[in-house]
Amino acid sequence: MKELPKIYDPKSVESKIYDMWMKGGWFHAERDPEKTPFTIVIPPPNVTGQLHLGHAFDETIQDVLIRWKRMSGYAALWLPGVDHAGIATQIKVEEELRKQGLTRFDLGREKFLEKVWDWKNRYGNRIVEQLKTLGSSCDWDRQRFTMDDQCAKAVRETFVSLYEKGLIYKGKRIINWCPNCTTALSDAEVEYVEKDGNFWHIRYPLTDGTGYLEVATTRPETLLGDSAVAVNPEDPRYKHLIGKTVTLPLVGREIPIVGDEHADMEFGTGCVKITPCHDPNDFEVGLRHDLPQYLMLDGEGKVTGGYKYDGMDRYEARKVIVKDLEEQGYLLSVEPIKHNVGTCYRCHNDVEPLASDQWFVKMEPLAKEAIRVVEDGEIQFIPDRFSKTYLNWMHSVRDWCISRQLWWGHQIPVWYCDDCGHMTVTREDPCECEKCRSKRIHRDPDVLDTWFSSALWPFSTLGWPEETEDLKYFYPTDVLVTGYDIIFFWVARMIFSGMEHTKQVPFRKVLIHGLIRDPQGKKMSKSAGNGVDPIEVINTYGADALRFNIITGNSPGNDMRFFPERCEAMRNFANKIWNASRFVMMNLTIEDNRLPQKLEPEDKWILGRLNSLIGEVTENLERYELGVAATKLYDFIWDSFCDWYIELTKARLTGDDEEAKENAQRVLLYTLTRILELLHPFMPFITEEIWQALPHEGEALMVAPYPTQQEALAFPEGEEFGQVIEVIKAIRARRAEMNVPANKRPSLTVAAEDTAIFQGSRALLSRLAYTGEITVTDKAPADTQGMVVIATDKARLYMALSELVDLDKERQRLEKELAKAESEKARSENMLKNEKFTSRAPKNVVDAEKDKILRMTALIENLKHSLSNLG
RNA sequence: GGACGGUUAGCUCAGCUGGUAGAGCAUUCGCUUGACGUGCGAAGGGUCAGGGAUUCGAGUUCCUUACCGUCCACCA
Repeated sequence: MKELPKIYDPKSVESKIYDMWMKGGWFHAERDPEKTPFTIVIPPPNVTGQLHLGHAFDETIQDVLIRWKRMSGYAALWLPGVDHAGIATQIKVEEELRKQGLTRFDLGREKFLEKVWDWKNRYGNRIVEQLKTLGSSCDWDRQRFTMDDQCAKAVRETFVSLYEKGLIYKGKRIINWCPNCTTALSDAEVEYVEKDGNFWHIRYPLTDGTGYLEVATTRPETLLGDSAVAVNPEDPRYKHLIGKTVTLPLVGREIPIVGDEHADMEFGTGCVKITPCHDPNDFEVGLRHDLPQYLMLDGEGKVTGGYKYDGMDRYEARKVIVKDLEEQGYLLSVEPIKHNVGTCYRCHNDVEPLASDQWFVKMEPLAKEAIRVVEDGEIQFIPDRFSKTYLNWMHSVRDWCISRQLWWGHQIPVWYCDDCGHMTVTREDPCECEKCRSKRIHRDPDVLDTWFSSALWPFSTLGWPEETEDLKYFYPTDVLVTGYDIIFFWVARMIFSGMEHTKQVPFRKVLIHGLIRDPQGKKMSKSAGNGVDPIEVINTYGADALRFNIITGNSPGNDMRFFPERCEAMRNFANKIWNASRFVMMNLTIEDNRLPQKLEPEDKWILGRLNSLIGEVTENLERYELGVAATKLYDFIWDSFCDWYIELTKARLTGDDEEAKENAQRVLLYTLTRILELLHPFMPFITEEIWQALPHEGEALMVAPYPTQQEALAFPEGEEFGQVIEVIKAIRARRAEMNVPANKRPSLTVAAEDTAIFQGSRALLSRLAYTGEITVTDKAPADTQGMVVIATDKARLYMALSELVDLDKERQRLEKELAKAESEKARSENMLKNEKFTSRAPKNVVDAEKDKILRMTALIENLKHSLSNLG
């Protein structure tokens, strides 16, 4: 057996192991009619992106599930890919260009797109390589990109068929416009931020000179686009003015006073300026009263429309207009307020609501089915509370604005006829207008929202719209794993798209996790500079440590703070496993992995516990309680296996009895191997590395079978050995308290009712409790003068340590213990006296209390005996 | 305004279907115990935010209050 280093070095292992897995081809999922498929599609990270801890969280969960299912005999497919990320990517490339003093318009669409593809080819693989460092067992042969031909085909099919069904339409609506990204956004892409602002009260004079209306607004510059002032038709202050007109300050336009419910009598002055082109409510008011629309901002947020303010930036225009209003006596007052301002989720600039011609998906009919499948439980959110989040959103969803004024993305497949104006929408690129046959047609320049293609991801990646073998076998997928922050963006849209296009749910479960935050609980972001690079963490502590840190210590759906120090604890855990394995290997002379015929009590103890562990871990995994499963493994490995079992085998391993030696090796090897298998989904690298070095069957741990419970290895009697452990702990505690050095080995008498287990474990007791000669008896020794007496509930222990006993201290301690035992006994007795308890509580609970009384009674007797012994 | 989450040991967090609270880190004491000091042994530390209800029994279920946080809607 080769000599292993004392300290586990993840760096020298991880890439080597990953290469081995790749060469083995085990990431690839074959369609196998003998197996049950288990499919996860990755939430595709942005091509331009770099791995951050959020990805690490998401990928680790998926990898644990997929590795566990793969080992459990499923045809487990984890389908990877990346997203073209329209705005994000285009912005990056434009930034590059800007450094050369160029804009995308200088290059033109075609040249610009070439540049973006170059960019994609250059950086697109970075994130994929980073995923590999985490250990992700994706089927790289099936890797996809949201802009590849197959996805493009799916997008095209989707658009055309929705259009044909009347579920996609073009219309002039108020949309959210980002003047910085110069594109329309969907409602979901707007983030509302509370900001300080002002409420400017402005005088709008009645045209007939009989007075004025006081209008309050947070956005005075938009008065350029006003086409009315609304008052509530019930408002006694103003209703007589309805039908009259006011003269718009600074502009001089004569605009009507209209009566509309939208004006709230309680709010502000009760008079609302109506700017149909720049406010969604005003837009509706405008339609109801047939008001003209005055667009006063262009795509870059500059004033337009033939005013003296034309060309000014919106913020500058606000300042100048306020100043002008004040100078001309129109400004009545300024009231500071806090209000919510919509910002772009990509660039965080203020979003401008404006009326614009855009493409929309009609949501109502699609939402219906999407609501049903979640309400009926065909799709289940885990934790369940997120289904409420989803349903609330879906119930009130508005039409989805899908056109973007960008170049990078799926171009909208609509051709306009220059002659008759007809729109041709087809699956193949047309060369003429389908209505008038004119060749003079041009394509819509806009592209689709990135999420339009992401929405198809679970099936477009498997070949849809083609009825491919993969689609038939692997679809619907099983679990979708993602953060709660993209339920609306992505999960919701995949659900209605899946239902509409494949008539099936795209996935059966949605496993939602929280966000990873910095140690202060703040969101990690590039701009705040508080991001932690997972690659650095992996370099420092190893991928397994990072994975284990992320999986444990947080409950499903909750955010978690990331402390690098916690990785240190997990790195130590990896090291612990490493050294435990090193110990097993050092002592190994056998070459097969079979249990021995003869099992000692401690063997049954560890094997029985292992067997329960297998059951518990599997159950936790089935319930997606990955953190609980991981914690149980941690405890078993460190505590039961390393701190106890390994120590318990040392006597046999170093002894002369060859058979005992071999038996110990066998149980050690068996248990270690099962541990590695159980732990592999969580810590794939170190477990594989060790497994390869141990006697094994099969090529790799990652494709070895996951352990299952074995009736024959349950060993309920193994728990008896727990008594011995209790005794060792009690002796150690006493020794530590009395500062007995380890080389002091007093003789020990164990008095217990059941002597067999202690009789058989004398060598172990002596070794682990550092005692000398041991006597086991069923009654107290005759002469106990000057002995330290220790009581457990199953045994009384007498140690010859008289010279170390401080009688007073010892009496105090015993009295304290006695008082505690008596109060516990009393408590149990009271419970049992309660007739309601005995009649209503389950039998095992009642029995436990009865048993406790017996134990406490024995303990009390033991303690009293000890006290009297002190004299 | 609506919904949701959190409030448990000094810190960060677990605690599944109700049966007298756990981990990691930190702290204290001891240890060259032939796998591991990235370690071993021992110890201290919590009226599980407050109040009420259900129950034989509540950190765990229900109601309520407070504080922190998140999302959605509205805010002319």
